[in-house]
Amino acid sequence: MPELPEVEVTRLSFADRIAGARIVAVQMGKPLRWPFDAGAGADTGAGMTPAQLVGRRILAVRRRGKYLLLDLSEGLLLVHLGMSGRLAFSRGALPAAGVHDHFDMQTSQGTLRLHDPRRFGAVVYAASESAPIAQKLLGKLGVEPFGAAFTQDYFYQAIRLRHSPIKQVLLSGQPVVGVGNIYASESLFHAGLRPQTLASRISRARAGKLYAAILQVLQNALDLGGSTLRDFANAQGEDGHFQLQAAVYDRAGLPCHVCQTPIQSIRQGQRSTFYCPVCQRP
DNA sequence: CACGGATCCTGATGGC
DNA sequence: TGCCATCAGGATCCGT
Repeated sequence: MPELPEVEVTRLSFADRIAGARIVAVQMGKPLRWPFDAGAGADTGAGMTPAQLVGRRILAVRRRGKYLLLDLSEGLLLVHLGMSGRLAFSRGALPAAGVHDHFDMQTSQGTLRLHDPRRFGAVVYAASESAPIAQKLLGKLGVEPFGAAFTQDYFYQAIRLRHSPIKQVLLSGQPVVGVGNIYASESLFHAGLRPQTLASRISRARAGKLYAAILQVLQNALDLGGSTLRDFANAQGEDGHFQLQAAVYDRAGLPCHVCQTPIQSIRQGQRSTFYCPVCQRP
């Protein structure tokens, strides 16, 4: 489900409320994408168990790409929501854990729960951000779209070297993180660019348009609380509203808001892509 | 090494 | 109604 806006909206919805809390108990359900102690062996966090978190404090919640980083008084947790993950944080007691609740952490300030039917998500312990497991998961990520390193020139120079369709370059997490399937299609619409266009063939001027569109689309989605297509909600259970004003995503056959041409749906790399054949040019 | 495809898992939906 | 195929916000791994 979650792309950068959904992950950031989730972070903002509980970071301040959990900061400073002491961990009281931790339960895990079915296996997620990686084991909790995925770093064991190569790490100083070897053999770490969830129960060993008890007594540590949660200092802050940060985000890197689509990962949430929970800084602990010792070590950190890397949380990924995968396709269907959702966090809930409640001051009071949460309902009994269901079959799809795979991580429950009670703290002095409330309970944090990961609900993830498809289990593509993950909760992984790392002894530090430089530990091998953290480096493996975070080390090769592209730049943050709202960071200083993401400039128009950087973006143009990076996509020049890529010989794939621009939609797939955006989805790759390189050169920029956080743009997933919804916002890739949306950004390309706002830039007037056909998703099949080879990245290396995009002019500097059109790369500049796409750069601006990415920032505008992500910021707009953040402002609207993300997209709730089927089940996304922030950690307070609130839905997002971006989907109500998506220009192309999930609008196959519906008229383009600009020119009324039916929106086209194609597949690229086993993912759906949506675009307007008139407003978007190769 | 850069690319494309298969893959992990469960649930919802649509066609016959 | 039941059964089967397809698709869903992601990202890693593997073969070419």
